[in-house]
Amino acid sequence: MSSYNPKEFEKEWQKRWKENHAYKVENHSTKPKYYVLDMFPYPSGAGLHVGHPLGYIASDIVSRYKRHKGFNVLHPMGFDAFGLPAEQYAIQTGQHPAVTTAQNIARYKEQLDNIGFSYDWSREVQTCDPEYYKWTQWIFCRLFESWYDKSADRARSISELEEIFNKEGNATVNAHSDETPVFTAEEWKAKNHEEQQQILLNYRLAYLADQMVNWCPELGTVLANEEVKDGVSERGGYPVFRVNMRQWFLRITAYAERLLDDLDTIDWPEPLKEQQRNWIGRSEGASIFFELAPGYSDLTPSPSPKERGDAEPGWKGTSQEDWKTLMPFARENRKNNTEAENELWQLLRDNKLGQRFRRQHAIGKFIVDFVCLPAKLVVEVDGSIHDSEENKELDAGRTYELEQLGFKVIRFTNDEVLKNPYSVRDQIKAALAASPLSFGEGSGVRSENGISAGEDAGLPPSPLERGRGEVRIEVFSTRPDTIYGATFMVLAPEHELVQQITTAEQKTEVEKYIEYAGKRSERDRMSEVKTVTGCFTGAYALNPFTGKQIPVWIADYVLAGYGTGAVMAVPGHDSRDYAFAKHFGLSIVQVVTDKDNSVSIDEEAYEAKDGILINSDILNGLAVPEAKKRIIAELEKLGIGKGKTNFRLRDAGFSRQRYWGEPFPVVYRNGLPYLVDESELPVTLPDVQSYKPTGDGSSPLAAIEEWVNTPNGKRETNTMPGWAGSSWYFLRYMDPNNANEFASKDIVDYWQNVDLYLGGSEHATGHLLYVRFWTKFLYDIGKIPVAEPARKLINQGMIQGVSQKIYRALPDEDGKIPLIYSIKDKGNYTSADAYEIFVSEEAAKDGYPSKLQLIHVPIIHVDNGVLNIQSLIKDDIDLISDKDSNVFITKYGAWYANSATYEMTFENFFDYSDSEVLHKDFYTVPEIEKMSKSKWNVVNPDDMVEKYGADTLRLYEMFLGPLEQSKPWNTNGIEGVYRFLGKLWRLFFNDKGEFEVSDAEPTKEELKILHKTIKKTAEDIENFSFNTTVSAFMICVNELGQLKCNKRAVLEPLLVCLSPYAPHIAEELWARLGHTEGILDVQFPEFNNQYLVENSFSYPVSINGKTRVQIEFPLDASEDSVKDGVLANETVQKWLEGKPLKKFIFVKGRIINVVV
RNA sequence: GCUCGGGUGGCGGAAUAGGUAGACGCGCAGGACUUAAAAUCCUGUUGGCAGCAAUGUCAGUACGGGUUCGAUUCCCGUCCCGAGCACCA
Repeated sequence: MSSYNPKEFEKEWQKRWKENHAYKVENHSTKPKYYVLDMFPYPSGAGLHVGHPLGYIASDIVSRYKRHKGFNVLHPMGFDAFGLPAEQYAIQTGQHPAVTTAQNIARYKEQLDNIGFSYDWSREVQTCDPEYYKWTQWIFCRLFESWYDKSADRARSISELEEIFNKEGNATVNAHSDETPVFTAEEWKAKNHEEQQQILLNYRLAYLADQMVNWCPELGTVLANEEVKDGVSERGGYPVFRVNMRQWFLRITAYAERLLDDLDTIDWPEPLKEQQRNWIGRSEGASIFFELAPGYSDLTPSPSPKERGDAEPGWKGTSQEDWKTLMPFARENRKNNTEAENELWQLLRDNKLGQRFRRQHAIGKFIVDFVCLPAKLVVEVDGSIHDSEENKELDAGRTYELEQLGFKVIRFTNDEVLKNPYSVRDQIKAALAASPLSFGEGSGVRSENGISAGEDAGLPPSPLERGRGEVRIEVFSTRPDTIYGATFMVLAPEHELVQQITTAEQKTEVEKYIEYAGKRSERDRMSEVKTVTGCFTGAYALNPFTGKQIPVWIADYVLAGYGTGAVMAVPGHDSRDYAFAKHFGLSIVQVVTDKDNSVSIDEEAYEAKDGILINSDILNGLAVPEAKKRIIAELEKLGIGKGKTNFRLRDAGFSRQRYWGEPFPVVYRNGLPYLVDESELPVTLPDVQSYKPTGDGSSPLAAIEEWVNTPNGKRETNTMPGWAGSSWYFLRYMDPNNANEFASKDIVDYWQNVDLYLGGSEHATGHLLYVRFWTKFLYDIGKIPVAEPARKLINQGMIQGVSQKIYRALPDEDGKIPLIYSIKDKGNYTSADAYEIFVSEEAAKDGYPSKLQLIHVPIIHVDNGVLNIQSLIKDDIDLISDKDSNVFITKYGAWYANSATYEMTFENFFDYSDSEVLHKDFYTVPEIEKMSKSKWNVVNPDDMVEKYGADTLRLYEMFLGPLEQSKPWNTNGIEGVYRFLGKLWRLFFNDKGEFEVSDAEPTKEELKILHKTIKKTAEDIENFSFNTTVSAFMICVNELGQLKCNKRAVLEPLLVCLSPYAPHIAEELWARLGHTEGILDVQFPEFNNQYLVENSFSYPVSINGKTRVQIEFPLDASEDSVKDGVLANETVQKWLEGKPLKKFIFVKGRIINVVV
């Protein structure tokens, strides 16, 4: 009983803490509050590994310390429980994600409790709990019912916006919104309900839009930008395509400025802030319009849609690739027809008009509502959504492109169809009759009267038919001051004007380039080589300031997605433009120089932003910042541009075509979204037969008709993304069981926000941006008192695992794996059935004659050149059925018999003369990387607790190094920490092994040791320097051990200092000292400096900067007396060697330096 | 390419308003206790040179310069490692 054995008491204390609700936190207290939060984990099937607790231990130490310091500490834990892995697992096994998630959570909690954390589990939240996501949905509703008033710089309610519309229209509204045509109050009132709703959607902070999104067919869902890396999904590495989809978006861009500015108010790591700044990507400059030069009138329309070269013109123009992309949406559309579409279909189907119609059919790049292919007639039925100017223009473009494919297009509105279906049918009939029928399909019926439906449809003119002088190219530039040096323009290949402005001569080349650029981007990402490419369109624009015609080019260094997708190229002062101009021989004009006018742009562009303008007429002599202001004023005066701030940040896609997420509290009527009544919250997830993504872009929920169809409309069948629930969870912890509000006002007012937030830096541009966004929104609508979620944030480093990789040879088409070298000569060992080959990294580089796959393997043991297969092969790797076989390794291969009876030894196959090639490094590739089950490098904290106890694990993880630093896990030092706890334990026991503590007065020396430790502990915790505190404890215990100090007056305060780090042993010894109350709430010992004060100091004396001797002087000794003492010293005399004293440096309490 | 971190013994890492470099731990070596082992305790451990030894002495915080009585710490340049961003106009 006398030796330290954590197993004897750790579990017992954990049980008692639980039974006594030792960690229960009250919402009302006279104590000051302190909120310590860990980023809650996603409960994966693999369980916790030793990396997870690193941050949790640190936050637990702070929590316990603050509690000792008299704070009311909120330290909760919960689970981010919605997400893809559980759903993927459900797809594979058919198990409900809720079931597996609950299992995983139970396992996590068990593991966490093993380590003795001070969480108040009564406040646990799980994002997948309906009682939780009710409020996630509720916040979504608030976003839907809000708009952003730029003038007030905050979110306001939609009802206030409606009031403004009713009073004065939208002209005076300065909102962060989609482009909306101006209307007066009268015009607003004249609009019907649906039209009004459609317009309001342009303003809402949660809105629907068709946008290009990252569609991942394998995962069956849309992914956020940050979930896509290098064109494949971050999770799983599946290919991702850019497709157009109708999605929910959150208008985070409205908050871009505040998200950026408020970074200065919070104590977060600088690199993380930098990442957010980068992601938000604010740049100031100007938007400028360039007119096309009149001289380009020789152009002829180049009407062909961008087919990427793989489609024939004509109606067959839907390429296979386009069709593959479009088909799922077409199918989906067929299921989700509007009422009007259904109505009309009944009149058209089954050859009712004498011709076969198809619905939701792909033509070119479009899915049209109805088409009669033989008659080449397209019929479109549009909701009121098509009434906006923007959509009219889109529709016009669509009509135009369809016409280029040889189709006639007629359009009807929903209303027309619903009110006068037969009139609509007759018009279609007439159009059919007017169409020259293609051969083949249908009966060839032709009608008597030949009205041209195309003309009748009253289409707006195609962009080409408008006056050419109207064509203007808008650019964004951060250097408008250099406009006099703009000698050409460059558009992105995808720019909408490219087709329109390209001249006949350049048409072929431009199309070739567009095709090339489309293919290039993929390849370009792979290779880092940057080549200059581009193509002249034949068109010229006018530089509004020099009046010169400047050529318009297209090039893929201009991105379609940023700014306007077009730039004014200033080769003299932008390196990319410079390279482009040099490559294509375009003119380069210098317009900025430095103070001495010594800048040459013969070799490279001059990009400095502190120069002086030259060759720039009105700007000459101005410094760059002044020139910017001047030119912007000029642009605004001329009405061809204005100052503008651009952000890189995009609105956040908020729809996922998935099952395991929060359902939207939304139903659709007539294609318009409406919130469900608040009393219906939460909208719970129904059970489904299959969790498989449908593959056509809709979630598994869409299949459950009884859920989808409600008396009030059809439910939204997408679910919210994983980050929805985590964007506000820190608030729910404050008041987790509130059934009436997400959290009550007075409780939120008490806890405010998080004082210390701990988590990984990988969430910099995801969770941490979204949670700031939602916090600001909730602040705007008056629900919470602060606009930032966390005052201080610390990124704990990752604890990495050491994994080993090996190259595995894959069989060829004939099932053979080539063996080479001497093995080959031994004969028939090439069958993939019999052997599996692993080759070295070296062999892989040498060009091993087979496809190779890099796989992770568990740590491999090699004994006498024979590999132990048991360590190599585990069920999950599925390499071999018999685990007792041996594997053999050579420079070029490792192999083993697939049969238990077939015994092979190294000698059988390999000539020993070559055996020096056998070396571990030849076949394994050790690498330090993230711990993960699939990499076989996971260390389970339970094993550590089992062997050494929770306190040792806690101390050791802290002792590894600075919290923020990433480091590989190794258990080399853990014994030392365990030994330290043993030494501490022994301080309380006498030689006979009996508990014995003395009540004697401590000596001055003992008190000094104690107070040194108290000071260090308190300072280090405040600085989050946990590793050095552990050293301090060790020093303290070593010193007390030397003195054989077992005095209560020293040991009691020491236990309190140690208790945040090692709560179990502290609590156990505290109890043995006779305390009936636990140690948790004991006041942290006061540091008293008087015990540290010395009256003399042993000065290091250096001669010419090198320390030579130590001499003790009283601290209050005068410099002169010290000087005399030093110079009289023997050693000093020796070094002086009689040389004259040049200088005498005396720093009190620090150092003495003698210069000769 | 740009931005931000960081290079200290065999290893993890201490120490920077400029002031004894290598705390603490691991590992290693030697010793004590023991019939033995475990456990525990003690001693040494940056490198070179000299010495039986105590010790002395020189070098030393990636590299090259600078400021200073004094630089791991501040400044300039170079190299390397890590993270983030990456045609953002």
